Amino acid sequence: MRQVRRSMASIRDVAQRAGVGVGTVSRVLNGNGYVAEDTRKKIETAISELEYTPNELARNLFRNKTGLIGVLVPDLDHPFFSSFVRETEIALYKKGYKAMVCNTIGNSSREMDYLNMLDRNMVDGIITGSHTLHVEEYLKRKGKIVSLDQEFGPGIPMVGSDHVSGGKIAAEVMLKNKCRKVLHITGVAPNVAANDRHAVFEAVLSENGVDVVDMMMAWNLFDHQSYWDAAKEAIRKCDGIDGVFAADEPALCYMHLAMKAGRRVPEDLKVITYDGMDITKLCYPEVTCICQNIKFLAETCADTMIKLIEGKEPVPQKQILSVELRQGQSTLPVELDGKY
Amino acid sequence: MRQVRRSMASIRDVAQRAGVGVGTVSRVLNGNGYVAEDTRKKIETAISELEYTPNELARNLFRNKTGLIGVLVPDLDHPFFSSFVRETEIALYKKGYKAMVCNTIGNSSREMDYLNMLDRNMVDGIITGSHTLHVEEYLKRKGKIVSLDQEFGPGIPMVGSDHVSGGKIAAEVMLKNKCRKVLHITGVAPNVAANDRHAVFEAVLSENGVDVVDMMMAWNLFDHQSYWDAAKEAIRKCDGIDGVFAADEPALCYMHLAMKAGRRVPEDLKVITYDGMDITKLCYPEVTCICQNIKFLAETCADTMIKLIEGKEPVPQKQILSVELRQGQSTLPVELDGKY
DNA sequence: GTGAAAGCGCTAACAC
DNA sequence: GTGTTAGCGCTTTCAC
Repeated sequence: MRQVRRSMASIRDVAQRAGVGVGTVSRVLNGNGYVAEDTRKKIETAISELEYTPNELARNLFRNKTGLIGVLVPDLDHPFFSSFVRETEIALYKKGYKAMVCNTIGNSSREMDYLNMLDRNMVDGIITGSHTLHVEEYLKRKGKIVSLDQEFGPGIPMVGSDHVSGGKIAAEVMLKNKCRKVLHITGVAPNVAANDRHAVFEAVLSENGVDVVDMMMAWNLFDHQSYWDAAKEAIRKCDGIDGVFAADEPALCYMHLAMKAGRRVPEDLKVITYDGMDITKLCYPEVTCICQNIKFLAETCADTMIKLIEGKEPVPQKQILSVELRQGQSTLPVELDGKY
Repeated sequence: MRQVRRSMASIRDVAQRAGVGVGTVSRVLNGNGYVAEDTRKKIETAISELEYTPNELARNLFRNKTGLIGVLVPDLDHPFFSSFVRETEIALYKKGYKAMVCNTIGNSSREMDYLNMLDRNMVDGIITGSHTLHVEEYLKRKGKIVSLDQEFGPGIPMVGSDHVSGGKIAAEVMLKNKCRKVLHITGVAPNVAANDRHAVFEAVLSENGVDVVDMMMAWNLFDHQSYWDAAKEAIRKCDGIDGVFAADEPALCYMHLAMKAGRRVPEDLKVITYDGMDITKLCYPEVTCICQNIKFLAETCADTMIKLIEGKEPVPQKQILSVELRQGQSTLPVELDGKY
């Protein structure tokens, strides 16, 4: 029995043991070119005897490619983003790529650091759902970048949801539910297209004589206290609210506090949330929400990235996916007719 | 203006432009050895003129190290694991490592594929919170592996929570809440130490004359229907339940359905969940739970991995972190005395 | 069919 | 102090 196994077997060891040249070993490894049947056998034996596994690092260097995609999100503690990363990893995996994940947590030096991996050839591309850095920082990169829900400008394809429809649908549901004074919690994240829903939502309601109370919310990434703070402040400051529209978490905080204060949902208060993550189904009553198709968003981002890398097909600059209303018990059932 | 920029500048280009040797460039890059001030200046100028960035792949090959740690979890759609990955990424980042994430989603070929990255030198180590493969598959690897909440055997350090205490505390709360017939939903995941809570929980309650109804639940990773199915079945099959103990999601499903059926929490039904993710605070009423210290678990896993890699300090085979009771409004407030 | 050799971009040892 | 050189482990011409 051998005493010490010198680190790990290399292709040279295999070649030596099989009594062939490294080139031949490489050929059987990659299934390229011709190699005689019994030469192949010998090599395969040597490979299994040595428990040889090719060193991916060396391959990477040669190919100048790692098969790794960086996925930047503000925070995995946010269900939307953890779900996005999940689906992205799955979609990338199908195409033979792996996902390197980064919580940017509002920290631009982290973001920069991950972005730099592009230049250093550590990742073949970056899918970003977060940016606190200057747009130029992204635009000046030579690497492949795909953006989720944020417009960077030409050269960086973006994939997003149709938030304008989202805002419109939410407003329509509020109207059909005869709400008169609606709380609208905004400011979930900077720079994202998701914010587009806000203006339409307010416009449609205002046009129809509904009072909209606007509430800006800080987005603290380390705990979710800001959700509670916003909800508390809203409860304290305004009465007569008969409808709320906000992202999942702040909306649920508000609903929680309102119920605690004895208000009934949906009788006294209608609630519509944006995103519709799992949490909106577990709560009682189940909440009505505007849902983004996260799986499809992720797949589209992944596919777009692959196209960018392969460079065969051209990729669209902008891909907008539709959103969907899921009615729960926090509003009365309505039929949409897109009237508003 | 140049027409075509030949791929990317290499260290040789920098050396040439600065009129020095590559070794010297490498020295200023890494801050090793002596280099005269004006040589350094020239090199730095060349670097910035060429917008040179070192190719990490080449470095990796030389060092035989990528600075990447694979993190395997069953599914990022589970809040416990998305939170774990979040904290792990943050902890690893602090030590100069990045996280490659993998949803194993019960698919052993995926798991194997990621595990193989160890042998192929694509990752420096693997932290795993998931295994469907045979234990031997892990034990036979030469690479660094740290396990979350699962015992593989000697050589693979594990980090977990004190689930026995967790089960005990939950039982004590049930007793102090005077529950007489408790529903216990089990079977959240295979192979994990977390299951240790089940036996103690039942033992303590039985010893004290409390009826425990056991309910095994399937764990389907692609949707969360199994939670609802289990909850529905429990509602249908047994009445007189005045307490529930289960993981966050199934417990909340049950609570949701019970409330829908007109039962009041905590008056008619006490609920205690295991894990205590955000969702348990957003629901109304806020739920009482046994919380694992995910951040600490993640940091411990990351630190253990780093120690393994650096090979200086020995690492403990088993590290068990304590759990904590967080009382919400789904049970009556109690004081623990560890009497049971 | 197969071996030898060059080279991917970098680091480190070794001369000068 | 600095240039030269020999690898890291692999792939891929290019002869034979």
